[in-house]
Amino acid sequence: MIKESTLRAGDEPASKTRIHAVYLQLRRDILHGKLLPGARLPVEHLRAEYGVSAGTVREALSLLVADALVTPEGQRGFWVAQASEDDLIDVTNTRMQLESAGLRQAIERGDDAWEAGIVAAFHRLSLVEDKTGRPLEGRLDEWELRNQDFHDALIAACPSRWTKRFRSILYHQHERYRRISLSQGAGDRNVHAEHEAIMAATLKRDADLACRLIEQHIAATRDLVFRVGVNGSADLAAPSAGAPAKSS
Amino acid sequence: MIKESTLRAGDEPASKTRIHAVYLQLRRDILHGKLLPGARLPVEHLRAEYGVSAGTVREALSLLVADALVTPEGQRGFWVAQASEDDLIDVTNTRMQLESAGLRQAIERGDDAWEAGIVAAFHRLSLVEDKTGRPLEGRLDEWELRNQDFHDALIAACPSRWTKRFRSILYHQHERYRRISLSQGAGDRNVHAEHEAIMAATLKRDADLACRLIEQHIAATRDLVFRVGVNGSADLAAPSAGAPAKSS
DNA sequence: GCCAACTAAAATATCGATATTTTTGATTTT
DNA sequence: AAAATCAAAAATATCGATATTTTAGTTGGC
Repeated sequence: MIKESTLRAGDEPASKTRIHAVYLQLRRDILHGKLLPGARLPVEHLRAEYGVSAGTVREALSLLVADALVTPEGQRGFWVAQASEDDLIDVTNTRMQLESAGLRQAIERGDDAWEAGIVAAFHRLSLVEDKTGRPLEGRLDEWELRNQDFHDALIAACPSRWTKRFRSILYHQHERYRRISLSQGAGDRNVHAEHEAIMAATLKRDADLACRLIEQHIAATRDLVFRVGVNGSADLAAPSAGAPAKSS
Repeated sequence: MIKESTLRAGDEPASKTRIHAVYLQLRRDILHGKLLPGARLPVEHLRAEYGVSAGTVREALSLLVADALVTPEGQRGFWVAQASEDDLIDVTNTRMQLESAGLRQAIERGDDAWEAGIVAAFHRLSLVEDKTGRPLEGRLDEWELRNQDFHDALIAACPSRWTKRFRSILYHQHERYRRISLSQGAGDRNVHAEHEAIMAATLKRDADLACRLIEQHIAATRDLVFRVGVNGSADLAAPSAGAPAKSS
């Protein structure tokens, strides 16, 4: 339910329009796994739940197509984008490539303010995690936001808006899988140390090392998800509900 | 004006829905430069022009956001995405990276059918261009479609859907710039020979050479656009019409 | 001349009704 | 038992009216 106050909550207006508010809410619900991969998104139900008209829901869903979080099909409606082991491999490999490219470009061009941004983001992240980088109890959402801030800060000095755009899409795709691994334990992995090593290499302007470390960091998440999801990809998706084929 | 027959024209239904038909029409108009970069897209005018309701137009525009061809702004409407020299550089560099990655993966995995697809696409393309690769008179649109088929065929065997998705977005972004260079002459460039060399290296499974050639091919288009657009980027965009800042 | 305030016109965003399509379940045919 | 057909229910897509916001132009004060 989108309350009127939601539109004006916080330090700044959350959304100028109801469409944008519904978009943000749906986006959050998908990224957090409340709406499972492959799940149908019945406009009629969402209309009732959010208290807006069908057209408003449709438009919000259409905007989520750009984030690759929703797939539309004419006359049949909308679905949460699918997730699968194959997709995780692809997301991982492609993200490794783009993060790496972005980080390399940032290292070439970054100035002191950029470095300060990284240090600050790392510090904020450290405050909501234990020494191994596990999110503190009840602060997973906060950790996720600060994790994103940290990764955004690493490539903030990259001049390529396209690289950053695609990378961001994949970062969030990865988030859908990452939450599975975080909620089930990170094994013996020390995410905090990984972040710190990436930061150190970056500040030292060692592009090759930094890129190798970020790639390993990303690959490790994939490996962890595979380990906890090894029972099969049933854990990754909603029971099939007339789900369309994967979009091209 | 979307005619009823448009929805059922050709060998297959063009669109199941009016939204999709408007989406395709708008997409074509933007890619062809009929709707200039930075131009406002007034819903009220488009509604009248296409003979559909405002909500239908809005939804079609929202779907174009995914293609990075339209930028929305709450309460202010929609705009054709901006174009600029900086953007062309970014599109080019990022596309070079993704095409190259896609081609390399395709070369690793492609089978005989993939090779046949490339040869066939090259052949079809050759039939609508002169010996230097200039489109034949009055067949620019056809050439563009077959050019796309050729480039799609090159990476058809790439397993990474994400690479192909992002690459496709950039291919079309590049198209907006490419039409400028084609309509103003390709100088002494031999696009046909470039395609042929790329194909030869690809069929020979020489990934390093093929990737270097495709990157040069893409860079050459950028250089050409710069040459013909050297009067400044006024040629690239509509007069500013309350255009929003470039989207992040 | 510049800026703030105000108003009317223009445009955007949203609604709920309804036309259209798909899905579901029952029945009939093979 | 499986496949085809049909009708009703459910859902999607679209419309046009209207509430809301922005834009453009005018006026007045400094």
